[in-house]
Amino acid sequence: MGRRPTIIDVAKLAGVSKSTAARALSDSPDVNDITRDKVRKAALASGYERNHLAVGMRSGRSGLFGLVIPDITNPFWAEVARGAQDVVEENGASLLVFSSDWDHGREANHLRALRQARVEGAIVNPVSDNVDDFGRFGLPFVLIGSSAERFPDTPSIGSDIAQAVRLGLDHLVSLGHPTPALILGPKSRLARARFLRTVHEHCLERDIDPAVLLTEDSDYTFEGGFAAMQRLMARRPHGHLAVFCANDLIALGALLAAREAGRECPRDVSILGFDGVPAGAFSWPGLTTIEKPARELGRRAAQALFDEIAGRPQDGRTYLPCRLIERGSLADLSAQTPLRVAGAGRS
Amino acid sequence: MGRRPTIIDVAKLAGVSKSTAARALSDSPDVNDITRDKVRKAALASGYERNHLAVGMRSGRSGLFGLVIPDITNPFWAEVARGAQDVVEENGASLLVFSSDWDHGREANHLRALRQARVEGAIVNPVSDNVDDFGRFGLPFVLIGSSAERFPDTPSIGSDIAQAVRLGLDHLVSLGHPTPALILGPKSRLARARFLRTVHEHCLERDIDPAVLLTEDSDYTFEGGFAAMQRLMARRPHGHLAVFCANDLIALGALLAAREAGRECPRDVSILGFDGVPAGAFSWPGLTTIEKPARELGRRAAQALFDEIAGRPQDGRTYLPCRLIERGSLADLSAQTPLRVAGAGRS
DNA sequence: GAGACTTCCGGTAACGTTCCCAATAGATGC
DNA sequence: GCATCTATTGGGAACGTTACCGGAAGTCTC
Repeated sequence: MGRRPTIIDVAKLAGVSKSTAARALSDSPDVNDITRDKVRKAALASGYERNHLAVGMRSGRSGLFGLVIPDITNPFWAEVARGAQDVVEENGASLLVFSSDWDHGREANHLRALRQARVEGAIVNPVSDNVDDFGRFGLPFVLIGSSAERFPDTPSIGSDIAQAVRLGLDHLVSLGHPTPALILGPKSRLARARFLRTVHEHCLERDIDPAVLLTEDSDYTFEGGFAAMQRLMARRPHGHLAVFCANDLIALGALLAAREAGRECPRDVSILGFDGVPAGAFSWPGLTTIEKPARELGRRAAQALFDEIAGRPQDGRTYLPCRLIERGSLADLSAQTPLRVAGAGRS
Repeated sequence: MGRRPTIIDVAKLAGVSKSTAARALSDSPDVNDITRDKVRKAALASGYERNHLAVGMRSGRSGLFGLVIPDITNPFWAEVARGAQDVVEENGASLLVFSSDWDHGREANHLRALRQARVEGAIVNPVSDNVDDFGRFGLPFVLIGSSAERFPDTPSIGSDIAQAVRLGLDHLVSLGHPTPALILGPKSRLARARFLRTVHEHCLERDIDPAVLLTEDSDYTFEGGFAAMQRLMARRPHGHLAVFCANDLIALGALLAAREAGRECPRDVSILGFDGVPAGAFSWPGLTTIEKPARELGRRAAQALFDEIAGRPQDGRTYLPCRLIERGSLADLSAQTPLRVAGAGRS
């Protein structure tokens, strides 16, 4: 039982030198087919399995890659992880996964662990604003998520927030909600600014004064959305209230606040989310939302990383388009509005 | 920029031999404090970081651990992964995460990758019924989840389904639903048998004929729950219908089916879930459910793995208790039933 | 048939670390 | 002052693999 067989054991069993055995097992062309067969059989018979640690030491390629995300428990990041995992697996490598919990210290520790494990590259959603942490990272890496904007010099993948917001706004307009209320994320987040900028562009194009849009701040939580929606309803107690929420958790909280206030969705209230979390499919009514391509984000990040390592040309920043998922949380008021002649909405 | 500094560079910079440098950096007591300081400073100055591949090669301890779960995208498994991750991190090691997608082939590949990476141990939710795969695994490992029952000889961690079902049943009884209908999982799954067995024990203790309990089969999906609930309502068109579902997705589907049939929850229908998925908190009404301690499951599995490796005594199979989460999907009928004198339920 | 070329193989040196053994210097014991 | 002990250090070997170099055949060229 004792020791695991090494390539020397295989070589002995096959009656060749270890160089030949290594060549045979790594599909080098410089080996006779008969010999190769012999070695393969010997490897199989002895239960030999290549020691990746040794391979990594000698060749400098560990077959290991790293992923550092805020929280694997968050469904969005789980999808990202899954996408990255799949691509890494397709390339015959393995993925080291870390959760940073938005904590600088943990992030720094993870990056160090990654370096010490001699990963070939890493995908990181940076918590740190500190560009130096990454400048000194000393490894090929790809940034993922909107916070990557802070690092203009490194390849990064994110979702196209401008396109997404535009998609949501256009959809709202088509349903007769040209001036939806907004529940935004915290002022500290970059995504908020990008969201607002796109809304303003939209207003400009449609000759709408941005000031008419009711706006509430919130954090990205269910409770935050609940409270923000209550404030919104207090400011606009009558008439149909359409709300574009900065994420799905906020939207779900807003949905509950409306219901508890006796305002039924989508009859009295229209709510549009942003993210595409699974829970949105199980709410009542189902949450209409804009889905970020989370898994594809992970895949593309991993592919970009492999490209970078292989020395293939890089795109710099890539933004992936988002997709509208229609469920039941938006009312179709287009038939009643003078903006459009006719509406063909399903109820 | 070129090469990363090795311990030899550090040793040269500090003016000592590489043995001494290694000793100083690994906190060996056999080194002078002044020397240690010198080496530490040199390490810092040169930006030295220990090469874990080399450490692993020489010492046999790679600092790597493996986790093979069906799908990181599933919130339950994401929580498990997080728990395992945290414990592994606390021990200064790193975690390789794989999703098997309930596929034997992928599982086998992952196990091989784990061996080749020379992980020190692994946590696995086995897809394979094939005990041999694990007998031959040749590494310390811990099984996780209910399917681990198939492998009586290896340490495993799971949730205590019997306790959980009993908890749910007792709660239902206390609210005046002594004979709930059941929506079960597929016949092929072991968890189903365990669920049913506990229900039968419960009936026996309370002099209830198990045959009076309406029972429907389903898969573990939202759609499956939806269809099963429709069949249930067809069989019991009048009166309050209480349903104990084998998982939360089924319960969420049942909730929707009830609503679409015009039966309001919890007024006309009571639904109890099982799992504790996040989406249950956002449904309407909030889903009362039995929560599996997913993160703790992951933590305990990792701890058991470390114990096993350290040669500490192992418990064999461990079952963690589940917890009832009361939200709004259960009616309190206890005041109306002759079984109890008074009920103090909140509406 | 001599040289050049191809095909295949073996030996040896790394990769960066830790572990073991020996060596030095100073301290201690009598 | 000699032997012994302790504290500290240095020098190699080893872990399992791959890369490089050289050599032994056999094949081809003219």
